[in-house]
Amino acid sequence: MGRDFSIDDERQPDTSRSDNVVLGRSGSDQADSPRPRSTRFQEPESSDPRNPKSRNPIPERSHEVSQSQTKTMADVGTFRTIALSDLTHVRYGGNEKQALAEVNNLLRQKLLRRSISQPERAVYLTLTPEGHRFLLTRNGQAAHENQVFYHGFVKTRETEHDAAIYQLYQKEAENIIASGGKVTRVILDFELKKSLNRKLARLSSLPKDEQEERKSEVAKEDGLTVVKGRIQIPDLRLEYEDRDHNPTKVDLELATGHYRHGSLAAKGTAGFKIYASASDAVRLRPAMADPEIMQEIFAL
DNA sequence: TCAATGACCGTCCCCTGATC
DNA sequence: GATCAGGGGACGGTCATTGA
Repeated sequence: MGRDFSIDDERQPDTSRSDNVVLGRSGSDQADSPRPRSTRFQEPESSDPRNPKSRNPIPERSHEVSQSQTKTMADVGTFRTIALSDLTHVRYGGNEKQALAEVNNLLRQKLLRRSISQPERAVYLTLTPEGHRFLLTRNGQAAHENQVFYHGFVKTRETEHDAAIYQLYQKEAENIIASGGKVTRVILDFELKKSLNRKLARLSSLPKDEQEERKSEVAKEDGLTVVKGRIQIPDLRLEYEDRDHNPTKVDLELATGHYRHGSLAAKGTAGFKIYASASDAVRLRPAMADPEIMQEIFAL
C-alpha cells in the first residue's frame, strides 16, 4: 500500500498538477502516453462532505446524465472508491475515450470527485454528496432497491485497497454468473461494521462476561463468526441467487502481503474466500496450508 | 445541536527475537 | 549479517452516549 498517497486534492494540494493536466500526468511523463490531450479532468469540488463545518447546502440543479453514466455512478457508489483504470476496463470494455468522456461529464457536473495517488498517479473516483443524492432520488434508486451507496474518500491510507475491492467483486461475480447464479446485492465492510457496532454499543452496559457471551450472538445475527474473541468482518459480501434461485452469500477477503499469519488464519477459519494479487497469493499460500485452516487463496 | 469521549475493529509500521 | 515472523502501538473508520 503506497504511503505517499495523497487522498484529497484540496487537503494536500498537488503542485505537480495544473488545470491542464491530462489524466493526472505531469508534463515530464506524458511522453510515454498515447492518451489524447483533449480529454481533461475537472478540478474536484472544494468542500469536504465529512467535515460538518464545510457542510454547505448544495443547491438543487438539473443534471444531464445518460443511462450509461448513471450505471457508472452506481458502480462507483456501490464500491465507494474505484480506480479509473478498472472502471475503464470493466464498464467500458477498455474504451478509454468513452470512459474519459463520461467521467469528465460527471466530474464537470460535480457528481463525481477524483483523487490522484502519489507517486503512481493512479486516478481514483468517488461520488460527491450531490452525486449520491442524485443516485438515490433519480432513476438509480428504482434499479437498486437494496443497494447501499457511499460517497467521499475515507481511510486515506487504504484507498488502493478499497479500490481493489472492485476487482475482487468482478472476479467473484464472474464465477457466480458462470455457475448460473446472479448477484443481488453488494455489501462492503462499512455496512457490516455499522450494523455490528450499533449492536455492540448496546452491549456496553452489560457485565464483561455477558458482553463476551452476547458478542457471538450479535456476530451470528449478521452471519459473521467470532475467532479467538474477535469478530471477523470480510472486505466484501456478495448476496446472490444460485442457479436454482436459492438466496445465498459469499464473504470475500482481499489479502495483501502485509497480512500476518494469525489474521489470515482467522479469516480462513471464519470461512472467508480469500483473494490476493498473483504475487501475494504465492507468498501467502504456505500460511494457509495450516492443517487447521486448509483454506485456498485465489489469485486476482 | 454539536463536540467530546469511549468502545470496537482492521491495517500498517516499528521493534525484537529466532533462524539460516 | 540478513531475513522472517510475531507483538504491540498508532491511526482512522464506525457507532452510541453524555453534557454543554
